[in-house]
Amino acid sequence: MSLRSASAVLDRLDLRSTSARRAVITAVLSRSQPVTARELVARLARRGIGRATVFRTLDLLVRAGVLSRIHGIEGGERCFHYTRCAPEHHHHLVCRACGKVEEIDARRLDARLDSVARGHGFRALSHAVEIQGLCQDCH
Amino acid sequence: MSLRSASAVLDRLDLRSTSARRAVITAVLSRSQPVTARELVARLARRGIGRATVFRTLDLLVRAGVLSRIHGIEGGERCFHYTRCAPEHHHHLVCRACGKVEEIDARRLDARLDSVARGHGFRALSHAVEIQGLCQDCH
DNA sequence: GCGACATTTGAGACTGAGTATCAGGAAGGG
DNA sequence: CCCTTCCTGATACTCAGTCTCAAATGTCGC
Repeated sequence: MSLRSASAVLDRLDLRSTSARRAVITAVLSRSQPVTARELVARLARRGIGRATVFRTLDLLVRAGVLSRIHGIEGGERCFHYTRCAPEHHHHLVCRACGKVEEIDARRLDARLDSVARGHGFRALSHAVEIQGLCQDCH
Repeated sequence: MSLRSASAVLDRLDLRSTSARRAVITAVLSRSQPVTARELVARLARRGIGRATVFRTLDLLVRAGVLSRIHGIEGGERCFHYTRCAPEHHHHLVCRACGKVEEIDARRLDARLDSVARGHGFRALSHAVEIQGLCQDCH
């Protein structure tokens, strides 16, 4: 299923279906939690897939709206995290201690964020909101 | 005034009042808008202040709660921004096009963010929220 | 199937932010 | 003025992400 969906993604985006790309897409999409670029690079390197290809493919997917790219924990890891989700309406809770990232569904926040941003003349095209704190396990 | 306040800051934090530190603090505090680490390094290098000292001093100030460290614009610059503000209760609007950063005062957001985070078992120790969008000038 | 051709790949060099180290230098208490 | 302690800048380093380019691979017309 995951491989078929990787092909489907590539097909939809009018990109050549190469084994490297399928591997990258499968690796990201098979995770429900966000993955770091670092981890993907390391994991895929074992299969002979180069660093450049991983970043290139991730970039394509982000631009195509398949993945969303979020920041890591402040002060700790500085590499990006990638996760499957529409880039427009998600928010993340990042644990500062263990780095765990949880998605939250906060429709009601959206309206408020929108109104705040508009009040400042901003169009909040993307609600890439990250709340940082300590998760249950870490305090 | 700014120099006096730099000394005051150092005094309050029980740090030696050196010319390098005063220069770094003055440079950051004299700006109302957030400054990038890059810009500070470049500006202070002209006065013979080394990169390491700038980062060290900024770090001290962030840890002491004098400055707040926020992310730059997504996709473009990736270096940190520093700004004078209490780290606990501020939110930022970041323009994706020009990189402008505005502070917003959103007390009402706080309560909602808190409740959302707590609902997920998080203690939202720091509301480092960044809303990304396009500012008035850029759309 | 096959071959031409454009796209993609991976190796490796490069960039630039931030960090670590360390000998020399300054602050400041006595 | 001296001595200890802390601070500084030069420099080398790390590491994420980008760039480059020759070689490999997918695609499509035949």
